[in-house]
Amino acid sequence: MEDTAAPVSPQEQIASPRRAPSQQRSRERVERMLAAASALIAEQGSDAMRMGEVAERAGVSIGSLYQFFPDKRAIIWALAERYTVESQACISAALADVGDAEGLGQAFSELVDIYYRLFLAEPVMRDIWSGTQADKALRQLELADSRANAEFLTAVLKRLRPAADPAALETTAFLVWQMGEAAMRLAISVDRQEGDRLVVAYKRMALRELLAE
Amino acid sequence: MEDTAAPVSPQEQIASPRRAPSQQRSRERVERMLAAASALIAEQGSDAMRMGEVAERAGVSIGSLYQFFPDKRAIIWALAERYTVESQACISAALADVGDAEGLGQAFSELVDIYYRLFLAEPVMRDIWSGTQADKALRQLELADSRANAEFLTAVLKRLRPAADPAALETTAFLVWQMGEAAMRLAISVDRQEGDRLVVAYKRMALRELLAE
DNA sequence: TGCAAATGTGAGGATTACTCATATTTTGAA
DNA sequence: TTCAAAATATGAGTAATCCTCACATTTGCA
Repeated sequence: MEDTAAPVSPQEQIASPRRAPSQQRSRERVERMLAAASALIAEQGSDAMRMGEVAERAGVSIGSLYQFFPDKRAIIWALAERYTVESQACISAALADVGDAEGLGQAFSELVDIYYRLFLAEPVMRDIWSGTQADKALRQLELADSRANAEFLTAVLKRLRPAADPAALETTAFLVWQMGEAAMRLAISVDRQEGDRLVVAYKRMALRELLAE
Repeated sequence: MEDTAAPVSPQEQIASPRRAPSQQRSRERVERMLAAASALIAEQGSDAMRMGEVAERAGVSIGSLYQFFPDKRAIIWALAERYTVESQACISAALADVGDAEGLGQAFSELVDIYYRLFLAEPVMRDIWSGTQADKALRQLELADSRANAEFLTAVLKRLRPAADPAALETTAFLVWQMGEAAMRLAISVDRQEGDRLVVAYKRMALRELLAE
């Protein structure tokens, strides 16, 4: 109940809190832990990632690992958060100055491409992303995140279709956004050629809905 | 390598095979195991389901459990398969004699409603369904299943739009189907009111895409 | 009837996330 | 500088849980 100065990290929402690193030394060690976890997830997936292995590869003891991460999920979430923060900025920028339907089509299409490429290129992001579906706590956090992203889309829609019911636009934006995340997950779990086709099909479907009246 | 007469069950695809029950006695015991697992999943979710608890509740030893199920996932999958088989028949029937656009709209809408109600009512199905996203083997099996279901939709589309590129119709049907599954998962993880709105929005989006051209 | 196949059992092996008592290092105020 | 308190580091040990396996019992059938 007594947050000193540490930012409210999602870690606290998932499990019992841990001390945030305040010294230079420990900050560097935490970085090494995250790097080790990232490498292991890329190699074998987060399920196969062992806490002992993370500690060993980071050159720290298992106890140190648990000093900063309350549990295994917290490490995974910390990695996920980095992508999330980065993405959010990207999304906000892409949709900020959309002025008309054509502009939305352009911006949306580019955004989807960026996401798709990111998923294809980043095994860690892929792994974490599909994992969020199973873990209830992570799922809730991901939902909240998705809502935040969808709001950028809602803002655009409200600008383009001022006469429409705002609540309906919110629902549409949220659904389209979630369908996009699902489409990405789908696209990367089939072969590349089919994945590409599915992404194109999703774009068409989403834009039809977004620009409809 | 020597399949005697047992049907190729998905169990075999997930882990090392186990003997299929051939005597009346063991078939009844397997039923009890599945019933116990189902009840436990409904109560606490499949993650919290303990193999020892399943055995105890079914009134069998832990060894007997593993005699018929190679691992924990196999039990969950066996339960999932029952829903799957049931669903497939339902889908096939609903879409079999769709003759025109209006008929598709009607049938599709009803199908979505049925699924939605099923998800809302069946905690076991819900739990398993969201779990399939994380487990790679289950995910692949679920994808195959989804493809099979999407084929019913493809067949309808080919009938309604004979001039369209068949490959494109297949992609569309598969995407729309997968989006439907994602929409269901989404709808049941938010409050009921928003879930209802999302399902309605999904129907609109899907039908717009299915009937477009 | 008797034997092979099917089925049943549960103590124990193996793995792994996580704890905690204790040791070491850093910080900052006197 | 000094030194006590806070922060950090350690890793053997705990607890939970999946699953195996050697052996016992039951069933089907020639």
